[in-house]
Amino acid sequence: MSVTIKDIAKLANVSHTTVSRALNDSPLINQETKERIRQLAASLNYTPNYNAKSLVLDRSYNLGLFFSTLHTGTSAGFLYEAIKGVNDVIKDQFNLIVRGIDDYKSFEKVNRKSYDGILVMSQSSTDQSFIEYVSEREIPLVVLNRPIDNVQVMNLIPDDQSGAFRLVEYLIEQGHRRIAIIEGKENFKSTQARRDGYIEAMVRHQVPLRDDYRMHGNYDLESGYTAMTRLLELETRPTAVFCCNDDMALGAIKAITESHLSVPGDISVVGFDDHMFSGFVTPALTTVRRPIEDISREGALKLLSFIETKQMVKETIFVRTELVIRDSVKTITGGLHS
Amino acid sequence: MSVTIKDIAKLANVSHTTVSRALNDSPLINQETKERIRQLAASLNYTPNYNAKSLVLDRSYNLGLFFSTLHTGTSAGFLYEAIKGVNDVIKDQFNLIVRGIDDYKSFEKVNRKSYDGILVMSQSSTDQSFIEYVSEREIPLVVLNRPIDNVQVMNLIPDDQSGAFRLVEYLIEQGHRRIAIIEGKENFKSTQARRDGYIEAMVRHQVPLRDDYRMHGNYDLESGYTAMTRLLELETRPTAVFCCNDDMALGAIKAITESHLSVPGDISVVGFDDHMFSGFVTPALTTVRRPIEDISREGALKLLSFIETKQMVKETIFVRTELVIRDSVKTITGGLHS
DNA sequence: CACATAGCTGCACACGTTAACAACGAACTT
DNA sequence: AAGTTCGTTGTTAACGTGTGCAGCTATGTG
Repeated sequence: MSVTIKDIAKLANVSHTTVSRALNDSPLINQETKERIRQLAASLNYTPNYNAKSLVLDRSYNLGLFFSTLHTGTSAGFLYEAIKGVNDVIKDQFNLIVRGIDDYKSFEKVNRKSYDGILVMSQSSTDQSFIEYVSEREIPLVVLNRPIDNVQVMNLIPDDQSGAFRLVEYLIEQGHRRIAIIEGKENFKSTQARRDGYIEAMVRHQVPLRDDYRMHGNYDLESGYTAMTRLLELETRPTAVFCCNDDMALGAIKAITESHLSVPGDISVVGFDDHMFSGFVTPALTTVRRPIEDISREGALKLLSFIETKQMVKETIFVRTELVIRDSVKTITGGLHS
Repeated sequence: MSVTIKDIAKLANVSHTTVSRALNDSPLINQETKERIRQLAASLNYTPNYNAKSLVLDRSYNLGLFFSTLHTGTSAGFLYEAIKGVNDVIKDQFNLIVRGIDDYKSFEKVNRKSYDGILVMSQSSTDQSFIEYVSEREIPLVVLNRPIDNVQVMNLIPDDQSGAFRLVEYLIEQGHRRIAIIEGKENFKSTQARRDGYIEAMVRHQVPLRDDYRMHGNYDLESGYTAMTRLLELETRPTAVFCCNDDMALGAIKAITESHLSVPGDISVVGFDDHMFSGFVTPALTTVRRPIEDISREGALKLLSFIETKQMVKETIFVRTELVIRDSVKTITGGLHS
């Protein structure tokens, strides 16, 4: 069927061992025979059987990039940046296998022999068992985006809390004091970190927290819309709303403009994530950039070094988030406070 | 190191063949021994070595999903929908390897032994050589999104032209006659198909085509912005602009509002693709839904059937695009024409 | 001249799995 | 009782590649 090193060996009147060595540039082989065999291989369109290689070398050439889910809750931009970051780093040295953890009934296919290393882009605590599974089997592992408890891993996460803190502080600096929050999906760590940043900023600047200014969302566009609708029904409306991601911010803006109010004229809105489109909506959205692509790239580099050195470093690294100021926040003049 | 069927065989006092058969549910094996061996395997945390399986069974369990590039020109939504569509279909039966064709210096790693089948999400004619390469090696292949010449393949493509036709016809029905177009990246087939649909609609309805209403873009947000800026400088501005994708439509809207004009009050804008966010911008964007997820899902199903039946069907299937009417087009009353 | 050495090549086995074929006892047939 | 069949298990080779060890030849060394 397809041509093997044995076929080449016959034609070149050498043993298959010699062919194998020649193609792998072994110093044992004479330069001329090496060259001769290589040309023969090229002319026969030989490609090695990687399954056989994998079997004997105990390397799969596969890298896994696993998301908590690919069905819902993973935004397009998130997936895109993650894949891009990893893809940029691994060249054509590895195959990149992209799957959702929830696609697997059993993890049988996930093992040392099938993966040289694994990146988990963790979005939810539901994938804890997967992370433990991989960790137990001593597959080189890097967990991105979500802090992991209990199990020691290399952990790269965005500093959501300080990002949210800076964002809300910025609102306060612009004179806002009635600041509402629309939160993300409940069991996501990111939800908690962003809420904590919000609370931290409010407390630090002695701005009162109000229960009716705290809304639940689930990171979907629609949930931002409905939460905002409820906020608009309040007697004393907030002057600014911190939406825990940009998608919900868009939903909120939609709700506000449908009520014949304007952003930021009547109500200021800020988001989180800095989606690609966020600079191009009207008004351009003030938000926090979450460096998913950076995290993925760094994570991939770490993983490659684990694989190469056969040694795992296990630490938690926070990657700085960044305030992106655009046009969706109004500066309130004549405030009473400092 | 890791446990193999031979280890299990020793412990169970049978030959490794029996173990292999038991785990593969061969009818040759006695029910009781089968059960006994399975429990033993489970208790030892046995997972098969897929490299060895692949070698002897001549199946890799790998499916490839290749994009023209992952670096630029591929939108996040596009990547997302494509992966989602394929991922939904293949369950945990296969690994899904996602790469950009331009990531490879040589295609050595792409061969029959490493891939049971390949989906190419083709966005540019630059990947023609890749498609030919795969086709020559008789790897089960499905090409999505872009029509392929010269080489016979299974080809699933959105009917961009009829979508653009319907969209522009809709503009004309709303009373528009000064309709500009901002085109996509030049060597992309989609650019041509959408332009053809535009021209077809204009001609069919006897609306004059004007050279100064034809702008070049490259599918990026920025290019929509700059192209629109130029359109606004014209003496007789268009009343409607057909942007060849939603990203450019956003850029165009940005340019319009910055000139203190309104959409759709002063100028109507339509896009193409129906990105997830397009319904949530202000005004909500009238556009054409390109069923990338459907195409991917269908393509994956076709591919699986090729693999199963070991028989390739080669035909071109157009997948219907769909007009999505929202709020970015103004109805012009008192037009002179029918 | 015997012997060590360097440079190159081949033999034989290993990796973990599947499968064609043989083998064996029990039950059934004639 | 001998032959046949069935159900179950084992023997052995195969998939394509890499590698430890042995072997060969030519060259250099004492």
